[in-house]
Amino acid sequence: MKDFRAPTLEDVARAAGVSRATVSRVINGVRNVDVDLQEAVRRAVAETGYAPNRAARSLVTRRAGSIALVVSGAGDGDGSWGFSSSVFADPFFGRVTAGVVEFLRPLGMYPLLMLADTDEVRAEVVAHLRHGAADGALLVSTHAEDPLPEMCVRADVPAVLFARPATPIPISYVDLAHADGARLAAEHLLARGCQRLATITGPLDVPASQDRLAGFRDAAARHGRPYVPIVEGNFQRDGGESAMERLLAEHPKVDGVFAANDLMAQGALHVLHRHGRRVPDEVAVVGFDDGPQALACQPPLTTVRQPVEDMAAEMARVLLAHIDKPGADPTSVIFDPTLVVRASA
Amino acid sequence: MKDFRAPTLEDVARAAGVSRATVSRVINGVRNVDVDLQEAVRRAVAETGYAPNRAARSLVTRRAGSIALVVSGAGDGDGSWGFSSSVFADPFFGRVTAGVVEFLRPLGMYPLLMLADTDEVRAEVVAHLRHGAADGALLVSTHAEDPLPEMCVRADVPAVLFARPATPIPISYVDLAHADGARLAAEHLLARGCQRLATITGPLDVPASQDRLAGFRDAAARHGRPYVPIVEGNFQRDGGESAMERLLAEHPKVDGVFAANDLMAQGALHVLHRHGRRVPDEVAVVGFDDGPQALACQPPLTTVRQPVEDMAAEMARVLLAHIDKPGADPTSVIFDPTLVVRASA
DNA sequence: GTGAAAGCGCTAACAT
DNA sequence: ATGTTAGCGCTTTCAC
Repeated sequence: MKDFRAPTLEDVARAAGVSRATVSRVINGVRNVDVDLQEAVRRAVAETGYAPNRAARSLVTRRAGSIALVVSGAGDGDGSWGFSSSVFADPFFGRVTAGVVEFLRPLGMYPLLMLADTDEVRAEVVAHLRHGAADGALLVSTHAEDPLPEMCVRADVPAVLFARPATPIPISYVDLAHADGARLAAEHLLARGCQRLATITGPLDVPASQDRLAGFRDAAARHGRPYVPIVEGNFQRDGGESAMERLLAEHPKVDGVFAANDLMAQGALHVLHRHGRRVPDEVAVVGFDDGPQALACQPPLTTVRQPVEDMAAEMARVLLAHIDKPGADPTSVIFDPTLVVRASA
Repeated sequence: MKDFRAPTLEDVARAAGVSRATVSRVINGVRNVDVDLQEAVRRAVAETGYAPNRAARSLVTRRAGSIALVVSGAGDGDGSWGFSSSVFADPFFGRVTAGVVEFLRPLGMYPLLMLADTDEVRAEVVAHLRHGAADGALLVSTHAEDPLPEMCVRADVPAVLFARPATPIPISYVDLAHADGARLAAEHLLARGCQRLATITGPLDVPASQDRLAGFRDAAARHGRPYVPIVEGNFQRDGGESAMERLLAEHPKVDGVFAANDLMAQGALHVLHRHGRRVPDEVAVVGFDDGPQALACQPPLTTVRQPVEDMAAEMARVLLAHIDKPGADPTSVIFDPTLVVRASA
């Protein structure tokens, strides 16, 4: 049992022969402290093994010193573990988490994980946030019309979104140049000689889906293809499968497919395989995201890479800046996608 | 700007016409308080919109009021986002997270997410824990010889493991009756008429892998099959693929395969498909876990269900109990697996 | 540049 | 059963 009281500022002060105030100044990096004393304090800190008491600090600074990573979306209402399991098992969310955790680590911070899957829970989450459970929130929505961002704005809770909100609100976000990514995909397909392009889109109420579709169409049009068949998917594997089935039925001669994410591309690949179409020879397929599944595809998926981890880290950076400077205006940071060529196209 | 100071105990006390102490008692559910006063206090709390200040409470109780969910394992050392992304994208870890988050939610708690992928970071994590970043930790290891559990024990940090540690140490854990699960798989395969069984195991330095293998062999032996070919896998899809290739090469007449997790089963299914073996008619396949991939398999995977979310929730329950009663002895809780029959066997 | 002292909001003795 | 009071460890004016 280590019932030995942890060293406090007072202990360090005594060991260094100065006052609490001076130790506090040194620890918090306030200038106006004699260099010799700084050194003495540092030594005393090392000797005593002092570590600041977060609660005491929070009490006076009125800051929790931590941030929340909250996933917001609509549960599928099946009452079981369905939604939460699938969202946390989503590789996309896993990459966001990884980016946040690794960015925070050097700062000695750890994110609080929150799940807001119903309106009731969302209200609770915002209340907890307002009452200081964390100093701000990183918001990842699974659906287009998520009310949480707006709730945060209204509650004056610092927040940063992953992806531009469907409805404009004054909030910071980090996003990808989706249209550019889709252009990359189209140009690659065209460059390898595909004549009949088609695309499986994401849910069209999501801005990212719209942008990817627009970019793809735009690039196709520039290359003399004014018409591109589209089928709307759901960003899930099964949606990719049914979309590909429809595409094959309605446009049997398609030879180049752009799926708006890797999961749907994987589903499309399955279907193509079942139909005996050789990939990439008969039909070339390009995905989007470059998540872990891209390598699990058969053949390995050519895809548009979205630097999710870096984007997540940037979200955290922006959030910390906002917490640091409460008045500041919302910012947006847009990342550039890159094409990762593998075997499927 | 809401610069209005949040209501404090003092405010509530004044509104209710009692003292701070009484309000505190009511809020913390201490008996010995007159029922009428309790009611008055509750009304005052509602009126004022009071919410306890966590920092102030932590300062005096010396409790953070939160717990950590830490993933520990060895990074793959490629210096990039590799390890953290893949571990957080692992559906298994996603299910654990979901179970923990949902269990904690009604308690108004949110887990702190930590990643400990090197010895240096593990030391930091334990230090933070010891200094009160959280009151205890839920440990999920990705490898057999993870030093973190022992470090927690030594640092006197309350902790609960997912899965029995490879080396016995005095720590609580939650686990599955792996052998029973493997028996379920073997018996199902046998019952459907399979004559030549084989198994793809997990890494054999992991207790769970050993137990599943033992259970499978045991059940086979009971049914007159003293010899079962085994190939060691790595719990990843690619490991399942190469294992299946070897099995097919060395035991071409195999007609019933038990893969020690769903990911490897998925890989095995791929290989079987490539070799033109019909599943389940020519070769039946049973997996383990019943994770989200089980349904993504072709055909849908018959598998042994591990109630990961419930197990994770139980971990949290046990941890909170330990935090509540610091002296208590370690506990273990073992869950029972069930067989989920789908199309692959 | 440095120290003394006043709290931050809460819980838990201790009185009553 | 309820109120009074003494801190918990820290930051931050305010004097010097």
